[in-house]
Amino acid sequence: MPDLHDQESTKVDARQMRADHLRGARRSLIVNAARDVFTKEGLDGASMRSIARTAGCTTGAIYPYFHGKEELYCAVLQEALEQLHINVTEAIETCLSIEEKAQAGVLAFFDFYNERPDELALGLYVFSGLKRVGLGRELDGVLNVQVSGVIDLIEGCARAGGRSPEWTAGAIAHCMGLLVMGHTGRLSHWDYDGRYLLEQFLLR
Amino acid sequence: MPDLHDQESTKVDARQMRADHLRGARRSLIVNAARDVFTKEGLDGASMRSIARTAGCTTGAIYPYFHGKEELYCAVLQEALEQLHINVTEAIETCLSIEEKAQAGVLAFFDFYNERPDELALGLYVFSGLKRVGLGRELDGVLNVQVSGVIDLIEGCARAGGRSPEWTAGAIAHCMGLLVMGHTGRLSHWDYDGRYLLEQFLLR
Amino acid sequence: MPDLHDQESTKVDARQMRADHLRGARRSLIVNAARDVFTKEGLDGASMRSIARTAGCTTGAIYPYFHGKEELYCAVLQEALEQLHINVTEAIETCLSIEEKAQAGVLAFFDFYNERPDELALGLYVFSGLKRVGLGRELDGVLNVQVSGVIDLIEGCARAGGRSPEWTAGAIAHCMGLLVMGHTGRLSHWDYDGRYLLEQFLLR
Amino acid sequence: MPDLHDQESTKVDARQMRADHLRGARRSLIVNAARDVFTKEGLDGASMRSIARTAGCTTGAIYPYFHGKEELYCAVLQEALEQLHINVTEAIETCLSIEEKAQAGVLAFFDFYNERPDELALGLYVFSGLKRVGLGRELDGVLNVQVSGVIDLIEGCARAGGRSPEWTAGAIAHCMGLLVMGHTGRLSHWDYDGRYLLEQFLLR
DNA sequence: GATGAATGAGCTTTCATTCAT
DNA sequence: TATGAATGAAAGCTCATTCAT
Repeated sequence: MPDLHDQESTKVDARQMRADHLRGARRSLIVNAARDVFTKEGLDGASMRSIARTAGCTTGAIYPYFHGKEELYCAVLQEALEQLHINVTEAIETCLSIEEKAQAGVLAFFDFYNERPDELALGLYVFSGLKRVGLGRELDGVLNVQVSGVIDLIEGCARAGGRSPEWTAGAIAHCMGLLVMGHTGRLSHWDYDGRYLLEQFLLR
Repeated sequence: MPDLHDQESTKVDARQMRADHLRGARRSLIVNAARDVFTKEGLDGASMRSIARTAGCTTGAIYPYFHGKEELYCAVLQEALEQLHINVTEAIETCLSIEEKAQAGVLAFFDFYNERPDELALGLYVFSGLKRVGLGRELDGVLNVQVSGVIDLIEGCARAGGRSPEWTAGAIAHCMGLLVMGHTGRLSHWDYDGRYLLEQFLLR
Repeated sequence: MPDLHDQESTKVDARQMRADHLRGARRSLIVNAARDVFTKEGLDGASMRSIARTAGCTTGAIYPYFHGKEELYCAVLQEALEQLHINVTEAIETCLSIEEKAQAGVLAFFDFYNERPDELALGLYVFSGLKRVGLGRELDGVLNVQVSGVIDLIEGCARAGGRSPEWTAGAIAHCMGLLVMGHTGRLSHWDYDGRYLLEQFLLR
Repeated sequence: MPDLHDQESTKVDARQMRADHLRGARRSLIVNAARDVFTKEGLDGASMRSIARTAGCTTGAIYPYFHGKEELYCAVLQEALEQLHINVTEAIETCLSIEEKAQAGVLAFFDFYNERPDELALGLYVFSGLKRVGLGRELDGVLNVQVSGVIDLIEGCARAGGRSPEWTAGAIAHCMGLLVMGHTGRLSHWDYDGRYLLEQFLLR
């Protein structure tokens, strides 16, 4: 039988939960708006104003959720990397042959960015321009851990499947190169698309 | 026997040549300064002011040579691509075995950017962010032609050496992927460096 | 014999007292935090956010106690002036010689601010910058009354001790001047400190 | 007989002079506007926008002349201190009696600020709030030198007139105290005005 | 009474570019 | 051509205050 205290704390918890949920929803709204603007305008091109406008709020309303533009950008990347992690994990788990798990992971990696060219561009800022932007060490570290996590996942499968570490490095590099070239139209001069070439490489 | 008219035109030509030379020198000064600033600060981070300061002139003095920041940026990239073209050509010509000319070209491509990590970053803006930057179609076209030129060079050798087009695509993609990963520290987790991995790939 | 009504009202009074006490405590907490922040950051430099953070509450929690930043600032000054009044009164009452009570009061005035350089700076905003701050006439009046109270106290002693009104004016001015100069390092060029100079002046 | 080179350099000099003059005039315009706004709104209250509006230009047009708000504020104070220096010097030179030169200087000091209550308020920011504002050490040093210059001037006369250093300290403190009290209405409770009280003090 | 997200205006400063000189 | 002041818009961010919860 619940006493007064329990009733009270239950009420508080419920209220807290609702508040947390609302906060999460608002946060999501902003992150989504930010992704749209960042992918359309780039990191420097995107302005807090336009992000706010897209999110349907004022600039000031962003700051309770993110301390600044950088952190917001970081959140966008993190979300994408989380999805990437999920996709790669799923692909690996779905693949029954231990020998082919690594390949499946690489293909999932490729598919993820191939289907989201904008996310690739977003990620390339990290790959090429981060230091210039001055993303603090802290945020940079967070992202690094996530990227490494995905790579480690694949490498683990490769090792289990009897592949050498350099195979993994080469496979991911190949994958990355095809993505970059595909994204920038350099592949259109040949007849085969990126995924076909990647499969050929992995069959080697 | 030179008549008066000829003498006159000779004098004019000489003056013109001197003027052209001066103009070229000034232009070069600005492009070099721009490269330094662009590589240090990134495309958006670089300001015309700082480029001018680095070049030892005032902001206004840049505009007679370049219509704006974009064109200046384009000139920097063009110069780099010209050098890349030269390096690849040299490597191909130096290589005596017809079968290995293509590989030599790819390695030269790799070496060029591996030794100039900043130029790679600069180029990646083109690869990933062009539209965002708002580089006009015209300037974009100019750069495309130059990039294609280098790729065609390698592909020609590959075909002559009995390689399939998809070999070329894969080789360049692999090269590009290794560069990107090397530049962003993703390769440091393995023991082998980018060039070694590329050589392994080409020996396949 | 207490009737029901009395019992009731007693209970209400007790509850009311407790509430009042709590309210006073909260208020004090905020004023103290405000003084710390105001003295450290200045009037404009201090933000309601940082005051709230220092007080251990949120911005909104300040407003039930103070209608705004100005009123909070005013409360800080008032508290300081109350302490000043107490110190001066004590000094006057402690001094046995009627002729020297005024001097004792002036010295207490000096000591108060000399030991609290930050409070002097705080007060100088009032002395010099009130209108700029936009402190309403009402708040300004409250502070004026308090400042005048202290001065009247001293002047009363001076008159009782046979001093002319202009003596009082001069003494307080001298005291004030020494404080300002001491606080801003102008006195450090001479060998004597502010208090010594004030004593010399009062011995005149 | 002037040769071509001389003619040329003369022309250049003339143009340069005109440009310098124009620059000085524009600068003056901005400083004057800044003084107006600073005295009316205070250091924090004044915005670059309002200063620019008062000066009849855009915000950006201020920055070629001053690197920021602080430097502009510093320029305003410097100008005032220069005028103060001139006034004090004149008063000292005009006074024929060596014994009374110091007093003349102090009176000139008083008159300067008594006639310009706003400049006093401006100066008091320096006296009380500078550190909070974060005026760099460099700018602070410049102002300090100028203030010290005026004080040294008076002290030199005092010594020449047989006054002790502590006399100078006391005189300036008295002067300062009367100014502050007069400016804030504390003197209006007595019948005598600040200058009269200062004269009384100096006759002592 | 307390919370903290939201507002909307405000801030200083920087920018690419233009143009009179 | 070169200068560098001027423009006008825009940037990221902070502010005191309000108000639904």
